[in-house]
Amino acid sequence: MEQSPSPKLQKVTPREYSQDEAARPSSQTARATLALREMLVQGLFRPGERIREVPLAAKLDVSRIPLHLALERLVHEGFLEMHPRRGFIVQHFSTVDIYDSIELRGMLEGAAARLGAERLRDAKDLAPMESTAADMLALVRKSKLSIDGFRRYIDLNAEFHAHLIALAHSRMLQRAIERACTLPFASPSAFLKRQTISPDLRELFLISADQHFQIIEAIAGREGMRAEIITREHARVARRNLEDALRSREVPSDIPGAKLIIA
Amino acid sequence: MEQSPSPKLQKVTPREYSQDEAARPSSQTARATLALREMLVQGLFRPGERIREVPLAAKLDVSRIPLHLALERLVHEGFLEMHPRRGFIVQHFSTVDIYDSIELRGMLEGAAARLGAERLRDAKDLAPMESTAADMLALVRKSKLSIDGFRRYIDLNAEFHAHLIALAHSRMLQRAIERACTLPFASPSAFLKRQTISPDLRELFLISADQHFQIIEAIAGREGMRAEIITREHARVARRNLEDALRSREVPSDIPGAKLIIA
DNA sequence: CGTTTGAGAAATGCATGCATTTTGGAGGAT
DNA sequence: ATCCTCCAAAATGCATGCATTTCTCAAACG
Repeated sequence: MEQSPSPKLQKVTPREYSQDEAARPSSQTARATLALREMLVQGLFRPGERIREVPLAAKLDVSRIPLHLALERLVHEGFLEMHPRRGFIVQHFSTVDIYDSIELRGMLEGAAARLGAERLRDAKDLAPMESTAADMLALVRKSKLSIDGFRRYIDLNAEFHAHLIALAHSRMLQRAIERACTLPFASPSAFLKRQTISPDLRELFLISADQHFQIIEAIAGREGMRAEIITREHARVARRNLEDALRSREVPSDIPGAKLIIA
Repeated sequence: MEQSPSPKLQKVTPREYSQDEAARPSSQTARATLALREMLVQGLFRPGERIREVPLAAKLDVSRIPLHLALERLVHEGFLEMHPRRGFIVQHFSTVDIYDSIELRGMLEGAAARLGAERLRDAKDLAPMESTAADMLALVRKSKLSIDGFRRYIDLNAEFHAHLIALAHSRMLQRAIERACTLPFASPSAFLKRQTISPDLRELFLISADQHFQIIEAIAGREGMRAEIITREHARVARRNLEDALRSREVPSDIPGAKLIIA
């Protein structure tokens, strides 16, 4: 049955997604959050722009309460800024901010790698990570990556990083890393969806895949410092990737959140 | 004028606070957030307990909307966990979690110190930090700290750390540090309010005050690595402080959020 | 011509009530 | 005694409407 005050039917349109729990919007708030995040990444809001809730609620076809909840969540993700009685402002980012975000992620994941080496109990705990790394290397060694191959690469990459973080056995560090990766250009999967696959980019993929194995080897050998250093350097691949994209003046659609970047 | 649906008058009771913007609750949501955070730190909720919104809203004398907003904020601060259609659960923490939190803050503040050394433009930017450090040292060298002296020490300590973070000139790192310090036992001011001031504790205060000067000196000399290492070690003072408190089986009221600690 | 003021318009904060979902336990079956 | 079934009670999600605050801009003032 429909809620009596609701004028519209079947607002929640369940879509077929892979397995992401958040991807299947079970509530108006989740729907609004997903839609808004996508709009922000796509650059449909100008940095510094004030968001008016009533028209936006009408546009997204949700009420103001779930919209407000979604906006607050996006504040915590770093997309927006909240001013107590003045509404929400779209954040802007500089290239330095992006570089710092990547460096920050490198630091945190590096710490996770070191902790992983220090706290490793059984060498067999590395098996799934090694399997993932092997799959990635095989994928990269193939001639040309198809669209599906690209998607699979991104999934495997996320999987590898999730394994790495889990090895640290630290809830607090895991939380910090998740928080640091909420912005689209800070995540390990950022700058991976570039369509222009230059030879340089292909080299970067190979280097990245090799680093995965070096990280595993260092953790297996309890070489905490080595694991940390390689992992930090591993994050730098994202930076080189971005620099390459900026140098070749790529279309902004290939750079996540490009429209939010100022100067 | 009062809102017509509201049955009670003058809900917002403005109190005299120092200067904290959030300390002067300008909205029901802010009021609820402050009250709930205090209740959580005081241990009025059991870890793992489910929070029912309706009775709690009645108890806090706010409506369910601002209460729900406050609960979501406390989720982001790390006090609570949200389950989509099942409400909020009070988080629990282990001593390892606390140690990891302190270590994490040390890492991030250490990075801020290194960046501060790398990005320092004018040596005069260190002047306010040096002044704060001098005030703290003078305070610690005095015979016995009064209650007001204690409060002042805590304020100065927060000031020093704020200066340090600002020197990094990194919005992203600043955000990460703020997020990492939201839990009461992770902040630089944690474990400072202990009433039992043992000789060991006094030594820790002196060591801490000295470290402040070493950090400043390292940044002034552009010794990024040294600044980072000392700052990491500086965070360890909080750990030693906590270990001392646990060893002497102090009353839980002196340990922030002690009631949320399990095992 | 730039600044201030004030009134109307619009936006946010939130109190309330209804629909849906979850929960907890009584009753029955195994 | 344990497990399943099902129903009532309670809890969450949110749509709506009102009060207060903020914003806008035009007219008056300096």
